[in-house]
Amino acid sequence: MSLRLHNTLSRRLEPFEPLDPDRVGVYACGPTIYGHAHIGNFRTFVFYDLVHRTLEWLGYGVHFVMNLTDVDDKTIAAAAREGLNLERYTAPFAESIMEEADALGIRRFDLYPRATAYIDRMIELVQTLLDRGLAYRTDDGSVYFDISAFPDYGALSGKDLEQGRQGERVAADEYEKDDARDFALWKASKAGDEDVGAAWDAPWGRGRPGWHLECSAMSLAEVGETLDLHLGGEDLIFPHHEDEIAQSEGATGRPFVRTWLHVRHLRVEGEKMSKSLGNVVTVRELMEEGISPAAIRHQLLSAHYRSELNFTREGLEASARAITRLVDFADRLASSAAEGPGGDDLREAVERARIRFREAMLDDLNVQEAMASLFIFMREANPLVQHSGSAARADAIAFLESTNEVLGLLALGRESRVVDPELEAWVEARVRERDEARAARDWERADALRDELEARGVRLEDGPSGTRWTWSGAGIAAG
RNA sequence: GGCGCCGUGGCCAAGUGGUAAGGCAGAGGACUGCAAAUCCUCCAUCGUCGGUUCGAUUCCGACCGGCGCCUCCA
Repeated sequence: MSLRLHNTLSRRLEPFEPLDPDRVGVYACGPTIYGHAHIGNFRTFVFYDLVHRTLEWLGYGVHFVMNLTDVDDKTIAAAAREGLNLERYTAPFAESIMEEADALGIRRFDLYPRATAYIDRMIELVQTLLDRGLAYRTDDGSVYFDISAFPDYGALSGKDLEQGRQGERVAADEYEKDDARDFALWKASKAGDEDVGAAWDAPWGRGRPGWHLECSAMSLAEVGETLDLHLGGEDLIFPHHEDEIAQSEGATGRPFVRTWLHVRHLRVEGEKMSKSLGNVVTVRELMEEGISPAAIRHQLLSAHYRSELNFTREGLEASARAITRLVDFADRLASSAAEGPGGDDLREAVERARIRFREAMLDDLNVQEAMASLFIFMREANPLVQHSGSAARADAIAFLESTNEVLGLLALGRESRVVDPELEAWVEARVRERDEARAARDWERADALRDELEARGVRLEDGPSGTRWTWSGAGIAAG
């Protein structure tokens, strides 16, 4: 069984067959770095991460590129407002996004090209399109793509060309586009552009690239003429990706993308997230509140990527507890020293879970089903841990680590538990004190110590081999 | 108006033409000095109304409700 993915272009599940399994070319539309990324952006990035991890987990060699858009209307306007040039204005946001991505366990991609570093390639691309008669210049020095010269336009989004046709050529107005749907490849310089350093010389005049052009140029330069996968948020299907197809295929004459994957937007507490509703949530804020990155990641993975996801506080708590259970289980496996005869049962449970987990991931990245297999496994395995041998437990641990390669939740959950050594030493001392009290059957003293520890967020477990302690998973805080 | 998506237990969320995974929460029980953790049991007939079918939550239709895109929002 091989990986099947839902291709936006065909609107169906297709077997994934990369051109070169040793170098799967992936291009993901990254953020425009004009402000702090919000939780919706990160749903998308976590999805990119999931694709990246899954491909590698399946043994493919992957070349994964995510761009950063640093020149467009929004970055220019914001930079102008701050009186900074583009570079100075955007750099901190790129940094902050990378920090948050790291915190959420998003593994680094191979390359993060910025649009402004590819202006030459963009100019070449525009020239090619002009030479091929697919684009035209206007008197102000702008260049537009001529939709009427690209018959396939609309295939990705399912738009009916004629339906949306909004205006015939207005011959009298030479500054206007020929057709309302033609889009800018190159925008002639305006005064504000120059101020922030967003203007470059081109054969047809000084200006700056159109937004859609950036992705075509960067993917062409860094991945190739034909991408195995192109990823993005659902809002980009039209017109952004439609325009990318037109430009790229117009210029190269080759298929641009084999498989398109689009992530659905999320909602916050049941509502669309928007500035006007004032419900824009950023990862930075959540983390400042002490919410564990593992819980955030878990929630961002809690719905299939093609379904709407409702991001809620209540959901974060549920996620935090689920993570606690996972990490506890892994701890228990690792710390057990039992050498019982129950290893075969554990091995069988591992095998069932492995198969189910893999099948789920192969089925269009069905993370929910995959996680279900993981939790079913934990339920089956928990009673077996104390009756198994170390070899069987090692097998179980290997399975958990393998799921972590894909989901990234176990490692992140463990990270959330790291605390400062001093506090840890204090806890250890209290636990020992309590053990002594318990040995002396001084329950009052033991319970008082437990209460004190619990107040600090420490959870105790008295087991046959002594007392384990962990940071409480009751709250959503990292501890 | 055009194109498209969704409506599954208290919350979140998979899934299937033959009476519905998983997480969180809840109830009862086992274990425990008491707890915690863990395990066991219980808790839904899948928006409404029709149709197809031996049988539909799953296919078709209508309706109700929610949502997305239609030029730059992941």
